[in-house]
Amino acid sequence: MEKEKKVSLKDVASSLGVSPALVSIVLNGKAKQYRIGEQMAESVIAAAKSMNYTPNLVARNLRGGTTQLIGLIVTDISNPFFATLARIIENRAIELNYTVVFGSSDENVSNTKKLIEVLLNKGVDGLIIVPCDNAEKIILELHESNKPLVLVDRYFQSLDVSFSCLNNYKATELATLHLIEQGYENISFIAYKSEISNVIDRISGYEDCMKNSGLSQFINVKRVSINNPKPGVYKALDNLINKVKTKAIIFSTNTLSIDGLYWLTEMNKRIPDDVAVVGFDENDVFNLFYSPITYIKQPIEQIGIEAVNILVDKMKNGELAKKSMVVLEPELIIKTSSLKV
Amino acid sequence: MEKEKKVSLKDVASSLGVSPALVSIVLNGKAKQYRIGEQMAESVIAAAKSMNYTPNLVARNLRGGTTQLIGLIVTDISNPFFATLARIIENRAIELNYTVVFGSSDENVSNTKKLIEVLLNKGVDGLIIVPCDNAEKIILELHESNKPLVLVDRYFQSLDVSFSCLNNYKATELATLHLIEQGYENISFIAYKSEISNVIDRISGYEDCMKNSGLSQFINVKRVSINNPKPGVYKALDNLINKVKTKAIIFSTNTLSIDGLYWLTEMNKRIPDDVAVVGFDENDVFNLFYSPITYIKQPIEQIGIEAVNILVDKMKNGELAKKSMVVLEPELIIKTSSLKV
DNA sequence: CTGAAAGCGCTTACAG
DNA sequence: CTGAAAGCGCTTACAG
Repeated sequence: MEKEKKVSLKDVASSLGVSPALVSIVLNGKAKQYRIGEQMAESVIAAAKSMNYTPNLVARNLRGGTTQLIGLIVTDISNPFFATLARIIENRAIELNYTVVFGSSDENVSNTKKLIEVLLNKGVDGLIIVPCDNAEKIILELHESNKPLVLVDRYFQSLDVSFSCLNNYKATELATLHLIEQGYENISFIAYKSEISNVIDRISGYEDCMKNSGLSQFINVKRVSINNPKPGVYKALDNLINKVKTKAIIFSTNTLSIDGLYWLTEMNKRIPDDVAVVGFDENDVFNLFYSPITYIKQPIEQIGIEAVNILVDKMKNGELAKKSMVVLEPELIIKTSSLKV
Repeated sequence: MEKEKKVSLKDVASSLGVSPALVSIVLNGKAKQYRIGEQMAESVIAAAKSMNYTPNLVARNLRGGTTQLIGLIVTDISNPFFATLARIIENRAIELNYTVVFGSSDENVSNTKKLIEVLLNKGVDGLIIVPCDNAEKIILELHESNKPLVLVDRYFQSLDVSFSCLNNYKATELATLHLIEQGYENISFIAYKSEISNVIDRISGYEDCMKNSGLSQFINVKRVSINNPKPGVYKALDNLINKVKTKAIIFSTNTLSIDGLYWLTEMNKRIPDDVAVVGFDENDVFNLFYSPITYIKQPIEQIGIEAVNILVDKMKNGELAKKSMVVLEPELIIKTSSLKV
């Protein structure tokens, strides 16, 4: 069985007795521009169709420098949040005639750097990146190389790089306010040990809201490792609940929320009786928990779509200089886990 | 700010005053084969390194026909099972110097077909596909075009196409046997309306086990739409539990399990008191449910790694004819949801 | 209106 | 041992 041979431009050309250039021009819709006869144009199109011709993108890329490939770097494609984001980006990319190449950085700068190199080497036309802590330098370098680039989920204030993300400050402010309205005062917060924008903004949202509500003395932020948060969450909860006697906890990511629910379940702490809980990101676990979990919902679909839109704009129009900042609003979905008993 | 210009082979060559061919040969480790002087070889390598040369993969591909790109088609990258599988495939691919391009078919043949075309057009060296129902024809076509190809999670008995998947028959047999050992007799089964291998094998595993245990009269398989299973699951459970008075249910996929738990929760059915449950695939929901759910665990890591291994073998050694069949064993993780009360 | 040629960056068979 | 040339498939500036 032979390797299927693709028909090339040349094949189409020779079948018609014309030059490959002519065929290329017609097929790229530049017949008028080059003042090609209408009859000729039609017969070229007909021949290409009947021979089932599709252009070799590799050759086209070598010539013109475009692959219609978008590189996507998330921190972990197996994390449901990023899996969903990837799906949305994929859908939007396909609509716009692009294909997505992806990689997971595991919140690690040197992995991110390697992935960027690999993806650039594959000739991606642009990149969508969830940057990790300390990636500022390599993101800046990439940006300065003038490769179309959009950050998602997180951004760098100091860089002129476009991004699409949640209003993280608003998100935790909403959650904190809700708990305060329910009558909770001793409200604690669990976050990653990271200086990346969304972590910082989420913490600020909580802290400012506590201050503004006259609850400064109860501010308590536990920071846990981003790479292996579970032990940190366990230790933090043991301290918060058994020592500090906190009455409510806000988990600032989906992973932290799930890890927290494991500890609370294992320790037989009742929600919301022993402690009220607010989680982050939609999740079946939240809905199916014996006391359904109140959570902060991200407009993840819009976040993903906007990222692709901005990127494609840059790739097509070369408006690399323009910094687009899309900040989308959170929603608080209230269930029983955060109600006052 | 200018577009960063990559250093090319030619740049390295002219900096040394030698021909590009020489540089290419040395950098590809063929110095000895071409009897290039050792000193020369060393200086070429040093120059390439100091100039930060990386080969242009697009050009290399046009020349040699390889992109080091693996195409992955799953049914839905946002489904946690496939997200995890994708991550494993990604990791293994990177280890072997490949990058993954992906797409989601939504269990739809014509989407699958389009994706195959798109990915082939991007010049992928090989494809890993989760085939959907009725995809037999297009998979055969692809196989006959001699493109390296491996199916995962599902396969076609009738085709000579390699695959890596779970022993699905054994999986549900294990689950059924466990429930029978617990003393359950009226055991029902929920599956997709699909003729794809894993659905068929899972149903057979259950049915045969019931027959062999003298419980033929209780065999009851409910089939629900694969595209939008939730309404079907709701209807099936209403019938099974409220009419047929089934005492135990096996859900044959992760999605079906979750949808089922939603109905059981909404209807206030107690597990395992009102009905015992066995789910499919590891999941936080199962562990955090008030009565932790017994489930069938797939060796998903091995399934993914083997798929990449087989594919890379085909791509490198061109052993396209050989049909590799990797069938991996399931494990039953027993929790309280399936115990006899 | 249309064809021949150059060139994107690489590799390999060929000639010395 | 080493260089010059051809060619992968395409597109565009150039010459008629």
